[in-house]
Amino acid sequence: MNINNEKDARQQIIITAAEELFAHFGLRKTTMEDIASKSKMGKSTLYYYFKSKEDIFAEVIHKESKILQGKLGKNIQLADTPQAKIDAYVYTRMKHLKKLSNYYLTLTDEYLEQYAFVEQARQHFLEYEMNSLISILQEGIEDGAFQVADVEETARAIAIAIKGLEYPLLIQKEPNDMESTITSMLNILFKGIESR
Amino acid sequence: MNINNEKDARQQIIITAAEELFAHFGLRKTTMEDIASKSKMGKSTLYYYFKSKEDIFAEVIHKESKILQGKLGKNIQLADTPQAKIDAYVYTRMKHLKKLSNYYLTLTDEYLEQYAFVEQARQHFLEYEMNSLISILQEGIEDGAFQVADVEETARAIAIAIKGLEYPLLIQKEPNDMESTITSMLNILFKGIESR
DNA sequence: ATTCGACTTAAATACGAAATGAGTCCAGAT
DNA sequence: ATCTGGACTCATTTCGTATTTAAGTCGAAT
Repeated sequence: MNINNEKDARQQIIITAAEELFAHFGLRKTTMEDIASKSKMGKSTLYYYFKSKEDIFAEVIHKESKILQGKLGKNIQLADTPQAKIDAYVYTRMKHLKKLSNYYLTLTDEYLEQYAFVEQARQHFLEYEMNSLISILQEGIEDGAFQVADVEETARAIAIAIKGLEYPLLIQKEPNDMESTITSMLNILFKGIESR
Repeated sequence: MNINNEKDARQQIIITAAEELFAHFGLRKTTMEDIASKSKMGKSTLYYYFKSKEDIFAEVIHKESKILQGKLGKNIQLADTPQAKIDAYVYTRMKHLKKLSNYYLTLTDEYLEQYAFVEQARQHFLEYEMNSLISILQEGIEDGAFQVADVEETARAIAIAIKGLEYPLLIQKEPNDMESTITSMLNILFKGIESR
């Protein structure tokens, strides 16, 4: 395991170097040479640890994604009611999004990179999101806190609304407050707008 | 007025020709020559009626936008409860969207055209959307049908959720049903997910 | 007032030459 | 055997320049 740790450590050095470079200069403008010199290795050494540049990029995305999922999981756990869990989920996601968007949301700096693995990462995250929401909803239903006709469709509806929140975050230059809009959306989600 | 009608008619011919060409080939691949020959006029004649190619494009977008607004207005009027009006609004918008997106939603065929007037048209439509939603909400509140803390924020929340619905419509190739997701979202909007 | 052919000019395209950078190979170090 | 990196290949990108295209103007004709 010692040898393997050593290998892992070197991989991490590479990924960390790549991460910073990608964040600064984007995928295209970052060369393997750059990553190598920042990692203090020869370029070919990178190819001992990773198959390709895309492979490194994929790892960076994967790592970022896991970090967000970690944060989300943690904050969901800390919240004690199903409502608070949803609040936590949405707020955590929104706060982290700007950073994550640097990597796998097409529109920010490198536009429309149609990499298959970016699409795949997005898909994976969507699955994670759906599962998280479904869990929370189900817990809420068992609690008696929520009343939902179709859990899956409801989760999808929430996911889509969150997606709508992403949009202004990505195109707007000034980071609009959003705060009150999110509050408003969550309020609708829980209470609806019909009189009762 | 006769003269003016004649002028309007010729403008309409040009706009219609341009519309079809833009829809087929996009803004960049459509030349003024193309528009002229489709309109059976000389190219310079176009400049008698319009200031520039962008100007024609702006008119096309404007016209499309007005058509959608007309449809929306009509269908809102036909619906008799506030709930039905919101239903009508959302469904009408979604049905029409694919077509409209050809013109002013960046992602479809000509990517990321950062034309100022496209952004402006979007902004105008958003204003229209907000006003429509605010009206419906206000009517619903007066009716006693709706109970809403902040009308404006609520309208914005709904607009954002609708924006989220657009996303899969634009990137997904197969026109997913969406039907049940929309139903689900509207259900949440009205009833919320909390037990009552 | 309206139309169009002829023209100008800026931008897009085409293309070959030069440079860059992803990925390979192999010899040598640990 | 596990690693490392210098030297290489070759596909892609960049660059400089010649050529074409197409937006927009002008002035004469109707």
